[in-house]
Amino acid sequence: MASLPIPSGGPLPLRRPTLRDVAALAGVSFKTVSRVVNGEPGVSPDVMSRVRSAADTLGYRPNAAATALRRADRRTATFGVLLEDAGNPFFATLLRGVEDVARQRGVAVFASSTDLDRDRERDMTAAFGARQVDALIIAPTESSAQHLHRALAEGARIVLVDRPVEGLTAPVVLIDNQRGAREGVEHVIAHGHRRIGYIGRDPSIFTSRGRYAGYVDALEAAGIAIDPSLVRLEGGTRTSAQAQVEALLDLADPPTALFTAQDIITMTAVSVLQRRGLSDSVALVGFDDFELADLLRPGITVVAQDPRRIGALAAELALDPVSSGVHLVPTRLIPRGSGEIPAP
Amino acid sequence: MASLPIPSGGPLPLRRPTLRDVAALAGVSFKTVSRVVNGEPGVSPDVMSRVRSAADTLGYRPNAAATALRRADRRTATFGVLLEDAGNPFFATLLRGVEDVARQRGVAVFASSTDLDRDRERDMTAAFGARQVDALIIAPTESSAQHLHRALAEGARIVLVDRPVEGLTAPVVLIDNQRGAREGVEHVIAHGHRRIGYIGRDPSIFTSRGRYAGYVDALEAAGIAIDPSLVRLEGGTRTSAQAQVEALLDLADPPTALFTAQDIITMTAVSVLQRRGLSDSVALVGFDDFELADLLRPGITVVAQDPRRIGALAAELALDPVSSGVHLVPTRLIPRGSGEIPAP
DNA sequence: CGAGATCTTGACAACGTTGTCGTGAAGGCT
DNA sequence: AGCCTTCACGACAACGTTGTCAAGATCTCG
Repeated sequence: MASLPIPSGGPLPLRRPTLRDVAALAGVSFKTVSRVVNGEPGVSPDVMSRVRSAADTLGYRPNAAATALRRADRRTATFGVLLEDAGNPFFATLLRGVEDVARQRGVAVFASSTDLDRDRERDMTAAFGARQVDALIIAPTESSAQHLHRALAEGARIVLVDRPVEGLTAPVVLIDNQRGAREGVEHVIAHGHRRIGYIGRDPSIFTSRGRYAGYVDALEAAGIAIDPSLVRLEGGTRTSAQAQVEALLDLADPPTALFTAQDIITMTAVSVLQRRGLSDSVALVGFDDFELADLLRPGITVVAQDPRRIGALAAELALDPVSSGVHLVPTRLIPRGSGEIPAP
Repeated sequence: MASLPIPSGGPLPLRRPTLRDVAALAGVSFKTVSRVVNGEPGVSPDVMSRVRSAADTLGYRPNAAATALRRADRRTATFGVLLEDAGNPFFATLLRGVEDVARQRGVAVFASSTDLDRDRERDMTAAFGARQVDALIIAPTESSAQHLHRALAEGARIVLVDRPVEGLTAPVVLIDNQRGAREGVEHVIAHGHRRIGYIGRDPSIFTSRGRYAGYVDALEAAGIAIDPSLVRLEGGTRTSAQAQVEALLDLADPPTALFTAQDIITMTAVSVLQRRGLSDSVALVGFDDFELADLLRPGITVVAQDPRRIGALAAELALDPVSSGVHLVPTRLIPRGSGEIPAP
């Protein structure tokens, strides 16, 4: 039984210990150490405990790069998550949901923001691909199709969140935008409103299309004709959202209720209504919940998503090699006051 | 010049192309391809362009695991970021700041949340270590010291954010909690207040200590004696924060102004004040800015941090192998109404 | 024109691990 | 006792890359 002098007590060596170091200390071959570390059968209890204690003494931890390089199944226990903006509360919470599930399974998570920039998305897809992620969880844009197809062809596993990509064979986690919006609009209709303004984002965005369709559904079901002057689809930024809200309120026959199709737009609408002193007279329902919506006066009625659940579900799908199809996470209408203001 | 049959037009092969595949197609040795890919000198223009086009045709991308394994400098172009909660707006924005800088340098970022759980922090430190991150950016807890020392000894680069770790030789990015809090409290003193309540978190947390010290500084400088009944240090959760605010307001001689030492506490205080109809009579200044603080009535005056800047700076320090020392990111007092309510 | 310097390229080892196969010892069975 | 199986372990190749070294071709200069 060979026994090498090892440093003990003093600072650990700068080079991290390898299988060979542990093997030398335990007096076995490095392959045996590999077996113990990976829990493979065929090691006697005696040797096993000797190896264990040697590994502990040296503080051995396997080198992930070497493992990834050698393993037959090519697993790296790593996910890549590609979102619009990890600083945005919605996506931050979604990321947190992914992480919760991933951690339990020993999977580490790369995160990156694209700001909807197509080149950045492509670059990060490549960067994650080079790092051999087991799965890529991505909130795609319309232009994602190309590099995602390519990534799929290279054997990557892909899970889409928030938006689908047409023609891409990959599991998708979505919410029912249309139904959620419809319920929100029906809510104000139930309180007597018939002139309901809609402020959303560009219909080139998948979620925007669904939400607008829900608005249309609700009005049609109630027998209310769509007034195009009440529909504003350029609320993409705070500035433009504000302009759109102002424009609606400046109409000769302004809406008595507003449906805002995204959190940023909702917040902007709150601000404009407050400044004009209309908070208590114009009804407001927004898509997406946001922190403090319940502290405003009146509280803001919203159609809430559950981003943490979305992320968690996406991670589960990413872990399951045979998952596929469209998975819907339900939305929930939360009445808080602003949506219950009756029509005049 | 050897020329192998390669699939063209059809779907890309499942196995990703390697240096050898590119070399075969270009009719050179794989080492030459390596040189071209890494931009090493000593390759003739002719060969270089042949290799380039072969690499393009096959869609070659280097295998990060192999590179990490072989490189002399052991660089993986990967950071690990370990935060309290990636879903919390403060940390989410900080993460975003890290990412911005990292992306520009081609560095991918692992993110993980600890929820202040010591075991999780240890596990993730190990997981990131196994994946050979170039640097670990971490918001440490009091109990981080052990595994961080160990990680340092194993050659990891560490950058601390938000909180230092005593005795650990690593660059730190902090804000001046004491000064920020002092300015906030001085602000309400300037508006005539002398009975100023303080609601903070447990002083075992580094930031809490500094903020409380700032409160004490401001009062002392103004010649106001500290009234222990106005100081509450158990505002760690929403529930307990609420209880503390209620308790302060229930005093026989209640404070005329509140200083809340963290965003969650501030939001809770807003809620309590609103419910009691005191929003316009009790002054409020909070530490940490938060979305919608300006939409509340009155707007909430805050001592704002710049988490994105903190993250970006941490990433820069992580990239610089000789960085060290304490780096302070300034705070900023933002008056919005609640802090300017005069004393009765 | 010859000797040395430089330039371009390739052969090969090595990184730390997993997968395959081989080998000697112990055990089971007739 | 002799043979076959099982068990425990080791030797070695391989993963895809970078680093080292050497070899041949070309260039430089007296």
